[in-house]
Amino acid sequence: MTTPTPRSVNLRRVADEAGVHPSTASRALNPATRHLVAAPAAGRVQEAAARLGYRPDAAAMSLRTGRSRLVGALVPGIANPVFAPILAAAAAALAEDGHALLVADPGDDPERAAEFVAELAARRVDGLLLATVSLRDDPALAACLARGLPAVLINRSGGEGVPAVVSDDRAGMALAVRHLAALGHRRIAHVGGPAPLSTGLQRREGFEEAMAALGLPVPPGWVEAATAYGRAEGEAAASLLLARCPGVTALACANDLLALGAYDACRRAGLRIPAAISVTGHNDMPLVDMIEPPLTTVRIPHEEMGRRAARLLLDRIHQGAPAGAVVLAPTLVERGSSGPPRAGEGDAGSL
Amino acid sequence: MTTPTPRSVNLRRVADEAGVHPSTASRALNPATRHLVAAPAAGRVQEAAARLGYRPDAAAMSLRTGRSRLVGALVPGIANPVFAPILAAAAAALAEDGHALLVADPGDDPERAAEFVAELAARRVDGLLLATVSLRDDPALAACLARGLPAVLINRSGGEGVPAVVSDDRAGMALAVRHLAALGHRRIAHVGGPAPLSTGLQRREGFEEAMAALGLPVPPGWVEAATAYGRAEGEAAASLLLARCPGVTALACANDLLALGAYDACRRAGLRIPAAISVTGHNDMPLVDMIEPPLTTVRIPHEEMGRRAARLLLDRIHQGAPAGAVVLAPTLVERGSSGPPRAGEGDAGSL
DNA sequence: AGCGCCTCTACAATCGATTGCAGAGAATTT
DNA sequence: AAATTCTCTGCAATCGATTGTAGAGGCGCT
Repeated sequence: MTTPTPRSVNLRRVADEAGVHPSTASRALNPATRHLVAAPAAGRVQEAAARLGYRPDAAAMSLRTGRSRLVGALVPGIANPVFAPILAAAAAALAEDGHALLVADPGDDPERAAEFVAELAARRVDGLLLATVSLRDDPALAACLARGLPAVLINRSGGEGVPAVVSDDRAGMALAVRHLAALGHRRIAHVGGPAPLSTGLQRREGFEEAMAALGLPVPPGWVEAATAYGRAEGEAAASLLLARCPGVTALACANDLLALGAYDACRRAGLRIPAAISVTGHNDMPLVDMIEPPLTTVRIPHEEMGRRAARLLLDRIHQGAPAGAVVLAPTLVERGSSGPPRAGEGDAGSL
Repeated sequence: MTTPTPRSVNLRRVADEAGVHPSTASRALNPATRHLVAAPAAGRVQEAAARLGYRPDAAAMSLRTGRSRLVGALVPGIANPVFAPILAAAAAALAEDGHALLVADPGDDPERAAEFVAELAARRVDGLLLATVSLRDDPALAACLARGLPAVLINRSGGEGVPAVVSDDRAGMALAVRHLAALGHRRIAHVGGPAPLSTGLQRREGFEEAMAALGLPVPPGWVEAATAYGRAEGEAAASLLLARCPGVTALACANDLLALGAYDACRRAGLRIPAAISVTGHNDMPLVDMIEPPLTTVRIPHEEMGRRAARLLLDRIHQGAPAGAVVLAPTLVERGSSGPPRAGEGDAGSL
């Protein structure tokens, strides 16, 4: 009755209880091999497993099979309001397939990111979600490729053979620019994201292309890249633009946090939003509808990004699916931070 | 020269390269057993390990030693702005000790939480951080205790023998109440958190005690518990209170999200904040300083909670430290949502 | 009856690192 | 010089699940 070592139940224990060999028990519990076991024996095994609350030991299984049902995620800041909902959705989608998410936060250090990839690889993760990749020659991505680890980029594009899930950043900036132009703005400046990040580059190009398509000028100096996606960095860049761009009536920002910084800069310059100047963001973070004035911004589908990225990765893990990129469509959310330019000012010097 | 299978380097490979037996290599690489190995041999092993980029296989190590250098975390919503910074800080503190964080998000379902504990236990986690525990008889906590898994509660207290890191919720509510009273408010209602959660209970009690200490009445019906910590739930509870409490001049809310809901309710009732009514929150979530008006709230030290919880858990894992609870002091952050009551109204009916 | 085939089960090796134990030499003591 | 200790290294078992292979028994066929 009393087992000498009442450790957690293992396969041998279940097999003994069912009166079969461990290998038979293993096959009876695995749906893929169950057909190799006679029905009565399989029934006894399953009954015993259920009764004892058996769970296969993940370490042993991982050691033997090489798979771990773990997926690593590299993000720059778990608390980042953009990545948090993406991770939540990805974790939910992975859980449906029996995978758990191992989150690693290397911050903005690419070397540390590569180090984390090595650590995750040593933990035998089945694949990785990378949200930290810079535009070119990222060490973390290189580390994945070198090890043959399936990887999917999120909100970052990384060249040819790498699958990625991104929002259409060019289209997103075009939405913002066209919205401002429709309100009557002609003198629009751009608070850009960090140049090494693909979102920074894409959104900047999207801004310039959309302006060109509308026949609006972008004088030199009317685009300023922030050094990071942060409120303080946004304030710094926006302050520069306000001082440097005569007659500017709108700031199209590459990111909501940058837009919040732009709010600070405008407030400091005594410019009221949207009466004196309009501001738009990008991402539609939580709570930006509650700030004053509510931020007009470009919404990217965070949950869907996480879900799609997870599915894409699972497909690659299971069957080595091709490396197609998924591009999701952003939408414009019009709120209170954008309005028509001050009468007569939008046209100043244009004709 | 060409190895037949250029798999990832394992201990045998390193040992061969250094001309020793794997067991010797193992000892040479483990600081605790290095003294058993002669210096020259140990040097060769370490050099070979470094040169080949050797990392011990986590699954094999875990299988043999029973430890995994993994810590599980159960949170209700990864994207929750309160828990995200806690997790980030905990992950950083754990990483310093070589542990990684496995995040599981069972939502608000206690049964699912217990299921997740079983899954994490099967993955041999060394310990768990529980942020989902309800006040009494939580299945997840019970599952930990049954398995003898070290666990630390975060932002929730769970009875005697369980270590926990919490903010002093009673003191926090007292800060808010005393602040409102100092401004002249006497008719204060409380938008409470969910009753089954320890924060909901503690903050409610803190509110009532602080009011009593100041000699202020809390008539029946002036406390309304929201059904969950959410904006919609906050609006519902606040609307009830506004309709039910004649002459109310301030709403002390158990949580920032509830306070945001209270904003919505006040807006709908045509009450301006803080002119017609004051509102306070709890937690000091990111961005609540940017909303209109900026939210007066009680700041709890999220980063420190995460760090302390991680350290407490590590202590328990390493040396079975005692189960003392850590209580952190909150601070009041005064912003624009609280002000003096409308002239003459704060005293209405009081004398 | 004899043969082969088919179904089912058990055996044993394997994944990679750790660790108790034993033994080979060297160093020290008597 | 012999005996004893000490230092170091190798051997082999172990953790728990998976899986290739072999063999036992039952069935149908000629």
